[in-house]
Amino acid sequence: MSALTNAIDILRCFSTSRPDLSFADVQVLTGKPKSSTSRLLRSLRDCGLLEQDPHTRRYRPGLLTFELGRLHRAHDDLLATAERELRDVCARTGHTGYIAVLDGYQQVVLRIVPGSNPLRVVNPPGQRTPAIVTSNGRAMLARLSDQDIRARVPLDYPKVPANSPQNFTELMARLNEIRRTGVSDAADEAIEGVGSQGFALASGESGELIGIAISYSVQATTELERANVRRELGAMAGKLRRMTGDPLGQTIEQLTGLAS
Amino acid sequence: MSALTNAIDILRCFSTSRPDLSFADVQVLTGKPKSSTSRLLRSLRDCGLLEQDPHTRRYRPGLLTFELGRLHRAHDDLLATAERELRDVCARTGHTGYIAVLDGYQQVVLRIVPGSNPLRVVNPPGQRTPAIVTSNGRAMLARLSDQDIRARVPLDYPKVPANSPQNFTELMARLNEIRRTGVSDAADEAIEGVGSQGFALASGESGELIGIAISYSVQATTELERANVRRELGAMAGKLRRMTGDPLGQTIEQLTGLAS
DNA sequence: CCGTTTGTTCCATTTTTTGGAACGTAGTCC
DNA sequence: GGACTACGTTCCAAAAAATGGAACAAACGG
Repeated sequence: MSALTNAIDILRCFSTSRPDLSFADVQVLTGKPKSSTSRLLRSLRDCGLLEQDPHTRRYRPGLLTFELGRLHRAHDDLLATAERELRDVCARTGHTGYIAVLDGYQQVVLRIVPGSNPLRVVNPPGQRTPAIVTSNGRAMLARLSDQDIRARVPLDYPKVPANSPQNFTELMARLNEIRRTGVSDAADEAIEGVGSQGFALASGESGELIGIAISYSVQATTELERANVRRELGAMAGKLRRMTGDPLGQTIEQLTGLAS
Repeated sequence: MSALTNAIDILRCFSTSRPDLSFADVQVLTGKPKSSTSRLLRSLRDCGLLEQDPHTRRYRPGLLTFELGRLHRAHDDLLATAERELRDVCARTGHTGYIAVLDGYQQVVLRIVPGSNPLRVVNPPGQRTPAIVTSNGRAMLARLSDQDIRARVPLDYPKVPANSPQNFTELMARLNEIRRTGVSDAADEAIEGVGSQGFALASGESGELIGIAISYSVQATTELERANVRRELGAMAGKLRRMTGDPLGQTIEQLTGLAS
């Protein structure tokens, strides 16, 4: 196990729910000996990937991660185009929009467009969620080959909310439905009382894949309003697919030529 | 030189002006052999610190940096308090506000509060600038011990705009003036036609140091208006110092007990 | 003052990393 | 088609760094 791997293992301990960690936290989370933890934390701190609060002595992501994070996909055409369109739709519908990417079987929120409706924003950018419990997450998965999906979902199928697919078979059934109808939605899954509809968008030239969703309160919306969201999303999807040259028929593997 | 150091050297090649890099770029910028560059880039990509555009094959900061960057100082009290106050002042004056931190002899923009005046925002968050050419940068330096300042400024004094201190002696004269008067300003330095006034704020309990500035167009403001900014900043500084327990008399080294 | 918690330093052993060179792989020009 | 070049990857023995158990140190608490 390389030094870099160990460093990354430490960095991956940080999350929205654990934005800072003590020496002991890190030691427990990584399961490494004290000496290794000590040396690695110092290295990470010295190089700017972590900072240490001089008072509490706790560690947190450092200035360098902030700088690099600002650079991440700053110039991404697919993302920028999608965000522009999403803003329009959110302004019209008043609901909150999300754009996320896949990482393994999880999705990470990249952009959020707050709506005018007073639904509190629950998933800030950077938030990780199993892709199998969200509308846009499943929409993204549905674009992958069955083989790739199988490889991504842990053998020990994760514990998910009642309305989400409870096992791999249910998941595949749901994904096949998305593939057939082109529509993906969710209700009362990741968050109680919150529903969403989403779709996946691939770039024809780069093969990048993003998931776009509109999120709303299930109680505060009528079926009519949700149908309106479906229409808006369908229109946005169509427009974006034309703009980005999304080759709907192909899986992402075929696009990028990778058999991961 | 450790593997981590080499990895960081690569990461530090990315910047606002160079948000993505090719293999060759990295090789030139780091001066490492091809084989090392190849292996290191692959490791960084595999662990999520970098991503590679499947089409152009260029590298850019990865998903992990985005996630960690979102976590950086998310919970920082000093920063949040300062930002709140700065928002008020910016709303009242219409000018643009900046909050930055020191890193070596450079500053990095952490937060920006756009004003209502149509001065284009030139320094996005994450931007690095020599601290010696900005009002808040110099205000931060002025809070350090002379010894620390000497250690931070490169022996080969950087090339700076005409209105900035041209050598170490001029810099120290300017910093001593800030120490004496408590006022730091800049005009036509980092950006032509742009002026700013700033101050540094230290947290009494953590010893953290941030620099706060209000920035405006020199042409579009009167001396009266600039005096108003000075008053506003003075009031904000006083209020924030009381709120955060800023021990003005002490250098940051004395505060944190470090003789870096 | 003693026991605990928390973290750092030491050092012989093990494991990576290193970088020159050989080896692909396209693309290009004649 | 074939030589040439730009761009990268893989190999391998030498060199350097990481490892982790144990001793050590510092701060805290009662």
